Amino acid sequence: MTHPVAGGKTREGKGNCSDCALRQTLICSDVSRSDLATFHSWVDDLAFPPGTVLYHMEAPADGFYCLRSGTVKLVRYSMSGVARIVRILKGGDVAGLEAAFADTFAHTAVAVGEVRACRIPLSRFRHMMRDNPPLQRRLLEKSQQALAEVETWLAELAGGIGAAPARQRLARLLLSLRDGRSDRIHRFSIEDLGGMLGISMETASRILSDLTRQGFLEKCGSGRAERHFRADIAALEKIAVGEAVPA
Amino acid sequence: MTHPVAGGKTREGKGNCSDCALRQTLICSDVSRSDLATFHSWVDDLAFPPGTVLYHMEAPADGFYCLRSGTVKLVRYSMSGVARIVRILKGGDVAGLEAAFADTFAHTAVAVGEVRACRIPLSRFRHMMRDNPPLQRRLLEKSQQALAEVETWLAELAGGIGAAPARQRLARLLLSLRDGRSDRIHRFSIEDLGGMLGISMETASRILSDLTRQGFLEKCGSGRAERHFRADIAALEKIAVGEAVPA
DNA sequence: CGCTAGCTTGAGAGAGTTCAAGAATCGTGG
DNA sequence: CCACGATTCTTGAACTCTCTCAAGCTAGCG
Repeated sequence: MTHPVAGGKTREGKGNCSDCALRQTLICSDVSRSDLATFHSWVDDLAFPPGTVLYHMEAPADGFYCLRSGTVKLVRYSMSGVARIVRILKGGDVAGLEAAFADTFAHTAVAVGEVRACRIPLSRFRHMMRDNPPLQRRLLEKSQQALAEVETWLAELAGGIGAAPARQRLARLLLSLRDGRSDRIHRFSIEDLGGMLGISMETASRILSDLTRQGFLEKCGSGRAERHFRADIAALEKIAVGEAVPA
Repeated sequence: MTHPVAGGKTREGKGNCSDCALRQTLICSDVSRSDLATFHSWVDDLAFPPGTVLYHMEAPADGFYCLRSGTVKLVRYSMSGVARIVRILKGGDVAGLEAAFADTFAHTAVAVGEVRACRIPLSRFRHMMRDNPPLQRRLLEKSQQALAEVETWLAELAGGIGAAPARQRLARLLLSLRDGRSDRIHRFSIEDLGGMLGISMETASRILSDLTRQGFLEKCGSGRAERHFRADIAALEKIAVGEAVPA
């Protein structure tokens, strides 16, 4: 039975780790079956409606989150108050792991669509990690993966010299937001797209309209449900590397 | 006795881990004293002259490096061939750890000044890591630290909307390159400074000249030796947050 | 059916790029 | 020790991409 708790998030109850669809992927795959019983007794399974904040930057951190489903954006705010998105998390990713070493979060985590995540309290976690090498290895792997992502983000998506013009970078971003190998692309708000590339909402909108007019992109879905693009992948790939593409 | 080997790097001989000045800081601090004997038998202690490449992006990775002293820049080249610096490593940092999970390096590592580093072959390392939780924990910590650094880099130093104007960002960068709490700042080439901020060499130069003219910065040292700035930290700090500063 | 949040579009201004020389500086060899 | 060639850095001027500000527009939602 679902009931709402503070901040709009919803407690689904204690996690049922042994049934978790992500038991293979998620960090809990490194918890032995016998430990699992006690493990999930202190893991909260939470649901976050779109727009909810999982945690705030600078806030004292006493736990982190394993995403079961949905998408989360990690945001940093510049002194001028503009939001810059530094990373996108999907199911199977870990949010707020920095909590394990610093005592405050490095960014604000916001649910983009409906999100389900397990909250793992730090106190218990530290204890558990000490004598669980596979779990540590798994986390190191996740951390390295995140590192690789941000570096790519910085090198290929962020602006600056040598960086492609906005149109090219937007094409790259869209491709990286692609759903598997399909032609579906997760449709973020125009503002979020700007926040990821470091361009203004207006510029993002202009380019997007342009791409749509040329028939490379089609807006599908409406309301909160299933918003996405249907894209001409081949065309986007050409634009992404700077080739001129005929409509 | 030092003799040169391929690529200009120099083999100093097998590492003497028990004497290493960084035994407390570096990852080897998690190798037990008894293991140390066999450990350092397969660790190479290398010296790299300025400008040497430790490893290339995309190259097959079979080991990684622990920096003992000196500075290394991690570079990515955009399709247009422009170098973008994604991270700066100093003594105690680990370079190329991604090798442990991917089989190719994520960037090119270049020695900025004279660099000394221990090369740790992957095969041995994997074996060693398996049953050494403290070492894993240490590496996870390093990885998280690197992640935090890149994210800050992206949010505060990279260009784009909401980002500060180049002058402000350069001031921040210089402060982050400061040597401890002194007024000395490691002096990178004008091209490298551009590469870090994603601005052109010309823009970097203009701003730097300006800062020098205003007396906030003084170029010291010459040749390859000891190039550095002597800076008016207080002034730079004001510029970094966007305050107007009188000369 | 109207309201609000999100998106689109236009026009002008500015920060930073490019291209093109010129000035320093380095270290090398006579 | 000084002269020379090669980097590396500086400076100027024109140009361009993207930002800003300011309206309109659209579409979901109550």
